[in-house]
Amino acid sequence: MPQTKGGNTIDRKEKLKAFLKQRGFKSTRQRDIIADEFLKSGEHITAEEMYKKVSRKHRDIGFTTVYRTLKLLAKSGLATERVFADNLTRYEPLSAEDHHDHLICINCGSITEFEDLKLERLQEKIAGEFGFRIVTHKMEFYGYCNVCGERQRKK
Amino acid sequence: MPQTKGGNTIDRKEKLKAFLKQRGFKSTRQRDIIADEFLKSGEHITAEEMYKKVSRKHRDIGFTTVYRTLKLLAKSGLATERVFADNLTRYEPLSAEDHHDHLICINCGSITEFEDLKLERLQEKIAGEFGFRIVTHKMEFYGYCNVCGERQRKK
DNA sequence: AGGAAATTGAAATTCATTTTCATTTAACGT
DNA sequence: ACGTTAAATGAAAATGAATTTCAATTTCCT
Repeated sequence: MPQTKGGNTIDRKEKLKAFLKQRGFKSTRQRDIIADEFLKSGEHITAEEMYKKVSRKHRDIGFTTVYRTLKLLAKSGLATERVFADNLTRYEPLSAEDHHDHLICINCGSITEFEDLKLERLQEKIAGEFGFRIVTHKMEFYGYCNVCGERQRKK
Repeated sequence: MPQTKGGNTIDRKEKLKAFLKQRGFKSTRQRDIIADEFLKSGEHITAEEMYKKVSRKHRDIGFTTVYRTLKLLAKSGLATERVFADNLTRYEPLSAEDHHDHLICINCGSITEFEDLKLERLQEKIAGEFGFRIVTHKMEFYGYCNVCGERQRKK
């Protein structure tokens, strides 16, 4: 049973339901299915990819609904929206505590996450020097992952 | 006389001409005008903004040419293309040595540059731990600048 | 000057994202 | 359960920045 960082899928689905109820929104079959697939699958997935995945089993669920549900998950705090250099919007399951950055391979497209406390502190320090208060940040490294770097050297 | 980091405007225009010639491209009136305006003006400007600025004095220069010239400047190494959270492509004059990051105010939209050697080293170190070789990186802080932060506290 | 090749600019196209709108569905009170 | 109301759905249309097309123009080289 894969235990994700932000609590298990059931916990998270409860969180979604609570969010919906609180805002007077409705809990629907489609949202359930999409949230489920997303929470258990999903690293850095686009709306298009998510739609393909969902619509395989559920032909009646349209792209728009998938798209809107991912936005909803982001608003409810269960997902983060990210845009990397390819300019596609991707979503990934999110837990409140965890805020990581990304290593993106420009050869194979793999996305690796990392977290570094020293980095966080240094960022705060730098911002502080400018009297700047950070709300969010974006930090991505683009280059060759360990696999593609090796391969490149051999050529 | 404003002296920019990457050499003066004339130097840079020579660099552009050399680039064009080397590639068998042509030096045109439009490219001259656009490069000129861009190099002396330009922090983080969009193609649209650049077009407005240029077309005020030169009604005959079209958006497409401005757009293409900015891309050309990027390819020739005189400009960097950047996309911030608003998803607009911006261009800024670039010198080879200087690679800085950005503080972006989510209230007033101001963009401040900074450079930090410690940060660079830490980035390399982190990437190294993953066997990752950085080619480029993207690092942006979003939050409140010193002006907007103050104002917010007063409210 | 002459001719090949690149450039220009208006308009059209692309493509992800977002909105519209008629229909369906969930939630709530009776 | 039933009706009402507001939200959700999904297909299609709209949006908007980025990019491409193409005929006309300009540059570069000999």
